[in-house]
Amino acid sequence: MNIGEIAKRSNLPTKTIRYYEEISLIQPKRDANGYRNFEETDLHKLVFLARARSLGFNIEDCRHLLALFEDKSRASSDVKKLALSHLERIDQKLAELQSMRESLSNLVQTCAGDSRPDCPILNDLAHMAPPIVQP
Amino acid sequence: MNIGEIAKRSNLPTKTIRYYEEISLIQPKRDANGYRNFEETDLHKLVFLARARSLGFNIEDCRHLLALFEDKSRASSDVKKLALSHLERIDQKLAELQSMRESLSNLVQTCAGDSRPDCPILNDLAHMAPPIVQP
DNA sequence: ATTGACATTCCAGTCACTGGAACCTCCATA
DNA sequence: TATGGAGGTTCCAGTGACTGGAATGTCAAT
Repeated sequence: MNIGEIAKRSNLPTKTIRYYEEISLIQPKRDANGYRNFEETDLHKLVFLARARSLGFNIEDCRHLLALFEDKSRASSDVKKLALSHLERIDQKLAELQSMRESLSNLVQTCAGDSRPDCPILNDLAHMAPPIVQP
Repeated sequence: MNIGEIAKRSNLPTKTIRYYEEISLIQPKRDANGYRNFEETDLHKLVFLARARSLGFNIEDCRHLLALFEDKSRASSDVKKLALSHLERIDQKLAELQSMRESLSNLVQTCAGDSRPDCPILNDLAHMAPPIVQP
């Protein structure tokens, strides 16, 4: 299977697939003409990667998850550990975004939004930021 | 005021302050020895920038907000418009993260997390991702 | 033989910094 | 006066995860 076809089937851009090869997430075979020749297992890996990325796992986590995926004698606790620590990161990011949202939404509500120059949003920005949620 | 002092007072790293000069967010004067010499207005701008960045505005938004901040005859509606469109982006990002969180949290709950290899997390990852929330 | 769709590589750019190297300047102390 | 250390300067490279584009090669059909 050429890169165009696996791109369609995995729903990933060809650029991304080449990039994943470059960083050794996949190792597709090559034909005599230099074209990549993907097998079903490559498709499985790409689908796996696409899904893991869509859940916000970073590339190194994906590499780790892929290794566990391939290791048929893994312990499910290793997978769960990774997922839990990622869940924690998501929760932190959520808290951070929610706090941003609240501040900004308060500001927006107090701003008249008319042709006059007085603006509580600008007034707020002109003052020191409160200590931020740990990123 | 040298860069070290304004860094302390604005709570921004010197590296960031130099970067902000490089991209023309600020234009500090220079002493004869080449050292940057910051004035109070520079401090105001940096505090403004730090706060805007902490609310998640990107640099171009910050540049725009700073221009409105400086323009004493601005209309507050212009500021509000920017803030609202940023609020929308935050809400989108929040929705995306929340949907990630939910999927992942469901998966984590179904995984035994013991020494056996069976793992619903890996099983899920091995299948096509559902259509993602518009980023 | 030519066209067009596909494939290849390599280089540069994204965003908002951050780290490091090599060097300069100021001030206080021995 | 020499020296040391804490500041300052510039410039270059790296981050993450791609993405765009140029120049070139290959394949199948007309």
